[in-house]
Amino acid sequence: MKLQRHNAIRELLAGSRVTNQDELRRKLRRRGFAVTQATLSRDIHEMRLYKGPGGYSLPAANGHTPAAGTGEDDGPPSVAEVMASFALRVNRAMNQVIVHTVMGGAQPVAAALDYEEWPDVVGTVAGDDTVLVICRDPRKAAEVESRLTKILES
Amino acid sequence: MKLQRHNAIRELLAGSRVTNQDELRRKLRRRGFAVTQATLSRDIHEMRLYKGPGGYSLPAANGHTPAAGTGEDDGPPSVAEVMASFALRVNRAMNQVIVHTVMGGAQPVAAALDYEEWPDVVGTVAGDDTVLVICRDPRKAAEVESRLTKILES
DNA sequence: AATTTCCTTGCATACTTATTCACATCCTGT
DNA sequence: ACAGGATGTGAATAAGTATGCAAGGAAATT
Repeated sequence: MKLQRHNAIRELLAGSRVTNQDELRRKLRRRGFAVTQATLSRDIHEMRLYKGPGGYSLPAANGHTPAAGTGEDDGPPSVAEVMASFALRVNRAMNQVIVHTVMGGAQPVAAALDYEEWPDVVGTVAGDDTVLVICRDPRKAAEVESRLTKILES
Repeated sequence: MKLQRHNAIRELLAGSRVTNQDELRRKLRRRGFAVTQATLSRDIHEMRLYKGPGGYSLPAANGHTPAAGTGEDDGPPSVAEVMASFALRVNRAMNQVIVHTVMGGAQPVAAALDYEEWPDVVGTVAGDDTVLVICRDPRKAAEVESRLTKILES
């Protein structure tokens, strides 16, 4: 339940302004997540969100990438890292997997996918906030989808 | 006096970690600025600082997005509006719908489609003059195509 | 099955930050 | 010099956030 809630929070923050935890609580309740402020405080901490003049924001929206904050700097960022920073949602249609990200997050995610050269992935196309991942066939796409989803929810 | 204090705060934040306003108060006092927490709260607001997992940080240091923070306008334009302005042609292939637009028109069209969250649309990717709309399956794509075509021809 | 262990959560409350109010200071035009 | 109006500040306090603790539940172990 917690993981879905975290994703719901990411989507909410990407789409609307959230000034405080009680407002977040009310918005989540409308989406079916009924939790208390205490839980949200812990969620926010775990998700490493930032709070600024415009309310809460995702770590990536500030350039406050977890990597930048925590030292390690060699080699390009892994798919897992960029997904954690930018990805909001993963969907699939036929042999394609669609990754929605925060604004500007699509390029880094696609770059990481390209770099890792997953065997089932034929290619990627990135816009501003959407990555299109072309897979060999629907079956492979399903695998890629579940792998990405797992990363997103970890 | 306030201005020097603001600069001192900036320097402090650039050089060390500050996790709360009372810590900031003590560090400033060592530099000769004796003020209360209330004043620092106001300073932080005026300077539009962010607070995150690592304490306070400067807005400049992180490429903070002005779009997200500022300005409420009256909602994004509808698909119908942007289609009327930019779209030239609508085609379909398998589960994908391709919208050709005038140069530079793809982004706005994709943004509007994303915003309206059509249920059959899994995602969109926009280049300069082409929007690729990924649908759940060929049937849904046909529906989306006809809907877009209808808009285009109205 | 029973027990243990680990995780998640709500409640109550401690801690941190924002705001209200009152007052002092410094302009500015009379 | 004085009245009126900004602006900056501290003290008190309201508003918002984090956390210790215990309860409940799921999964693993005995």
